Amino acid sequence: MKRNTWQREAVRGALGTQMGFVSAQALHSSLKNTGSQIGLATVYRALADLASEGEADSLQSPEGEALYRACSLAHHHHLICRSCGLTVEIEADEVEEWAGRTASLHGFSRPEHVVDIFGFCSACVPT
Amino acid sequence: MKRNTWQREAVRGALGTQMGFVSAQALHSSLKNTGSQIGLATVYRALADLASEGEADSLQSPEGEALYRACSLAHHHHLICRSCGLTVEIEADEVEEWAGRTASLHGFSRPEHVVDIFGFCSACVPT
DNA sequence: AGCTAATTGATAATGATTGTCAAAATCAGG
DNA sequence: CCTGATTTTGACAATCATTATCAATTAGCT
Repeated sequence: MKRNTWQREAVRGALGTQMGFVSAQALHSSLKNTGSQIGLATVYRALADLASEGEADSLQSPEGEALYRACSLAHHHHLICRSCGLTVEIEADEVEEWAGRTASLHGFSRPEHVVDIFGFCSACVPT
Repeated sequence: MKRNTWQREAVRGALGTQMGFVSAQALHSSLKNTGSQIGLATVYRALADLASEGEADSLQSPEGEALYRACSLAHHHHLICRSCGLTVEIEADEVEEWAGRTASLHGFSRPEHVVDIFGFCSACVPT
């Protein structure tokens, strides 16, 4: 049976306060800074749980770190600022449809797709 | 000045013989198995070079490993079999256009996107 | 051949993530 | 409110991919 612990709640809460994607390490530091004594391993476990329950999105940063973010439950994609991490959830029915069509065109079944756009948000446009 | 070494050629050659995406580690093992004495660090360096020159594609596996694959120079996306690794390069003008449109709609500039579809190819459909 | 800077490769270092396992905390029932 | 079975935690060790180090080698030029 799954139990409710303050640690799990703390992770869920901390994730909710983040603007964009955060690494497990960063979230752990953040929690420690606010006085929590939560352990690093616990943060990893809680994030993995949240992700598998659909309460969080996870993706790999270009550097290979796993990043997490609280999300709505529906399937969606992301528009992520490379500079400040600002994340916008986007719907992409057009792309969903295209992905399914393309997959079956090539004989692939059970398609899952990764569609994320990285760029610079209006506040972070580099010179 | 960039030099041509047999090591770099060996990596380029080995990448070309692979069906789908391979990790640097796997490619190194593969080279060792065929008698090459190339060093692991060199494989990493060669792959990073090939990727930055556009001769190879790189992506992160769900487990966080960096995977590489020889590719054509034009921008394109992938349809990847989760089971056997078979990879099909796909063009997606439709998606390119959508990505650009969506990015600017939200005030993002210099969009780059990650659009890969994972599924099971016709030979690997699970029960 | 000889020079010089780029490249190699063995190994150490790094850094994120996972495994371990005893101690602590949770939930259900009485 | 206790008790007990079971889950969860957390400090730390272990792992694994990747990167840095740096002396020795080598490519490419003259």
